[in-house]
Amino acid sequence: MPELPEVETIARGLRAYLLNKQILDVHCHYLPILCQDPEVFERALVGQKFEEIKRRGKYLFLMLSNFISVVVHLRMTGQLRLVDRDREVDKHTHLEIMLDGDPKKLIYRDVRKFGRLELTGPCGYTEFIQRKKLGPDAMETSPEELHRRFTGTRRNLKAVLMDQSVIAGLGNIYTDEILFHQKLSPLKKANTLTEDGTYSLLKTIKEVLLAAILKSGTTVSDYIGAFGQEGSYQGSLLIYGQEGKPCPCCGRSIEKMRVAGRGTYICSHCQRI
DNA sequence: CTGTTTACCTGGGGGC
DNA sequence: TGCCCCCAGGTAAACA
Repeated sequence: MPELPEVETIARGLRAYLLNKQILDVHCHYLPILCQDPEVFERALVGQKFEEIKRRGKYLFLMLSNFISVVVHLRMTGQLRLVDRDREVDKHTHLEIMLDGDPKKLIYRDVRKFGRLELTGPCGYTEFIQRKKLGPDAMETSPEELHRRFTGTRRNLKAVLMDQSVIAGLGNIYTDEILFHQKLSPLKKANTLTEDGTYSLLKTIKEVLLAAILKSGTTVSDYIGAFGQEGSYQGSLLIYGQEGKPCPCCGRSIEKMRVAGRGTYICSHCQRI
């Protein structure tokens, strides 16, 4: 499940290889992943160069020399990879972008087919973010802004941290990890956090995400980076996926429950409300 | 506003 | 070996 650290790792990989390379051709094998008509998509890309690659939350923006951006969301199992140009692709590879005079091609692979690629017009970055109601990136959020958003809701911390319009980039895995690091219950109401508590929570959010970025993300099932490399933060997970194992803090058994519609791992002793 | 449910998909695991 | 059922979760939309 690509969350902020995994998307950031992919962005860095693509940036290192793709910038200033020109698109020769585009082949899409499964049309529903495209938000636009395939001919429109192809026409927008062919002949353009990759000028810049941005990330906000879990969205990637591949910005082209014609000012059009390809916005990619990997959802659950999406992968963006650079592979050898002549490599045969499998049945889960839905898009191939060939590069002019280059030994590699960019492919989009997605077992569950939930991911989407969408074009935005010139200056489309701001418009896209407003349209999706995407909140500030988790690594860029200020404590004042987060606290203001917390005070305006009656929802619990799990629901609020996973809400991309509040803070962009956290998914199920890192939300559980962050709440455990902070010894906060996922059921605690966000509006009961003090200013200091919010400050401390945001500090942990950034620390956990940065630590995961430095380990190239978390590979639990499908995630791999742009060059096919696995992440290694799964070795640092303290709570996610650890049902029945002893809490690293107090030794009591880690429980799994459902919060805000998601499988949620907690130590009910350390994370009391 | 808030919470719940469903849809979108496939592969993997449990039960038998 | 195989079949059925359920589960995993990011987002959007429908609904109570």
